[in-house]
Amino acid sequence: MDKRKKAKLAKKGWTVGSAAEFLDLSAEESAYLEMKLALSEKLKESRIRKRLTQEQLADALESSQSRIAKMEAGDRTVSLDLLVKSLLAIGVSKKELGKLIT
Amino acid sequence: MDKRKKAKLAKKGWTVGSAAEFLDLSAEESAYLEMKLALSEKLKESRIRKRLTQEQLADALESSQSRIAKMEAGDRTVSLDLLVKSLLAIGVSKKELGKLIT
DNA sequence: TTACTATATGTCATATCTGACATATACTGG
DNA sequence: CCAGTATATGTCAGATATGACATATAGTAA
Repeated sequence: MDKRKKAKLAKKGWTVGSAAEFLDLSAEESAYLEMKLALSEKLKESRIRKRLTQEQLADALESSQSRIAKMEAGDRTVSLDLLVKSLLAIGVSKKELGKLIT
Repeated sequence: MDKRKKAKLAKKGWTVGSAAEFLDLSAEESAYLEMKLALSEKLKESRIRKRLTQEQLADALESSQSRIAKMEAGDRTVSLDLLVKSLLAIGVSKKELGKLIT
């Protein structure tokens, strides 16, 4: 993982404890977190591009403002399912999702 | 028609395009189900390519034979998170996952 | 037939996720 | 300063997913 990605993840609070522990993330764990990060960033970007507030998006998705905030923040309690369903609902195509993950 | 029945029918081999119309699935729901289907097929293919039984894979992933079977069957109780984590653990790259979804 | 192996299916206690809510923080323009 | 708006964060009851287990089904070989 390059430094930029590490920094992004660290900024989101994904360090489990010490920096050493962070560096000990397995390849699978890193890949999984990177995927979630990419999706959360895309959600925020899409919402802003549509000029929606988190509250408005929450209403459209039948969710809540706080959960939208957590999605965009890449919170641990947010599932890939919710991120993917939300992105599809906001108009991001399956194809685009694939590219994001790649 | 409830979602459980929709999922069952969709699983029985209806083609996606017509199934979406007939089953009254939204574009997002179809895309989501297609993604899960692609991932579940890849999991089965990867397991068989490695000549592992469901039981052996379950041990490796610290899961159970029944859950592996449900993952490969695209069961509605299986999350994208579990599918993705399992695929990453079995050696499928993030990049490959992206292509699968596309 | 029987015995064995692999996979599928149903159930359930527990773990995890979710929407909702309260509240905090940040940034406006009075 | 205040009031309004948007976003972030913490908590929790209820919803959903999980591994484990029992059991069913399918295929193979003796």
